Amino acid sequence: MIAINQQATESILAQAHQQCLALGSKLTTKRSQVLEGLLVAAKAVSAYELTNVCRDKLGYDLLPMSVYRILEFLENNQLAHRLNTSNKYIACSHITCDHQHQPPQFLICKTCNKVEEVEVPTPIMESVAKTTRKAGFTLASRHLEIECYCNDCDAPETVS
Amino acid sequence: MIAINQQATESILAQAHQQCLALGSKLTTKRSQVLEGLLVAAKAVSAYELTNVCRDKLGYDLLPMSVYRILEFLENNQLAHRLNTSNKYIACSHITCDHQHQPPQFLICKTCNKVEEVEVPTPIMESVAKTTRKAGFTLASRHLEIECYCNDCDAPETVS
DNA sequence: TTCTAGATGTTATATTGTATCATTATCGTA
DNA sequence: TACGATAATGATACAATATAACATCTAGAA
Repeated sequence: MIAINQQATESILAQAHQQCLALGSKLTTKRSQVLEGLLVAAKAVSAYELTNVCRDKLGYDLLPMSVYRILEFLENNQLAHRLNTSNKYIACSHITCDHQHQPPQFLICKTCNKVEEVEVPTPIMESVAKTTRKAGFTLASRHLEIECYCNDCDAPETVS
Repeated sequence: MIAINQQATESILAQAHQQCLALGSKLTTKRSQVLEGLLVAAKAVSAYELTNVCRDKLGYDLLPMSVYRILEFLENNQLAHRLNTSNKYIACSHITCDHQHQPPQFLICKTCNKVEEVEVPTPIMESVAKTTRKAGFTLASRHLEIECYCNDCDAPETVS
């Protein structure tokens, strides 16, 4: 989970600023605001939901079109992830780390959209990649999105 | 891949009819038409695309609203799958089988939407389920959706 | 036949995502 | 400082996707 207190947020934003510079890009005011919105939301949110979060909780006035563009920027700079499963976005939970990570496995609660970002064990990802190659495909991304129910939300019918 | 010749299609539709009866539901004319559309498409298609396929290739006149409803029905009766990653649908590739299958792993070409439905090895799914449980989540579904590029479509930048 | 539940038709609208062009800000260079 | 180029954002329109709500029809049970 992402820390949501003020101090932690500022620390993350500062780190994100550095990370952008290292990649030859800039974390502008608007971009920082969108990232802050993601951190405050602390769950997967759609671009439109994010404009609401930014307005209602932070007082930032952003247009959805800008939010889409900025989310794309954040994704390219490894500051946010787009969840294809739900067309929602989350802040990367590793902004303050500086080491390389295993491919992420996103556990997404279908009810409340809480997301946990855990690591996929290498042999598992290897196996998935192998199956993919054997079928004549090439992996387009190395992350897995898993639809779940979190402990706070009851599963309609337990699968696992 | 789904067989697309006329005879195979009719055989699948007949089997689907039986499968519905066994589940206490009915494969009505419209539902059969939508399933036929999925079989003819032979790739992942959106609900709106499917209305076009049904109209242009089969001469069936269906409204998007009906298609959505019928797709939901087909999914509940294990005749079709909804791919959350792309909000598209495909016919289940196992309609003519009568045995239990491993959880499916969908390999989805991001470019042409071709889908291959392969099986997830049990230990892999077990590992994913275990990681999920440890993080305090419960699996909502037992299938994996993997975004890929197929051999016919060039990968912009190879990942695997 | 009549009633009922399920299936489908119809319309309206909400939600999500992109395309396009105008405007503004930033920064190197003269 | 002024200028010009590039990046960033604003603003508008619209395309694509999805659902809500209510009307109508149809098959089968009573």
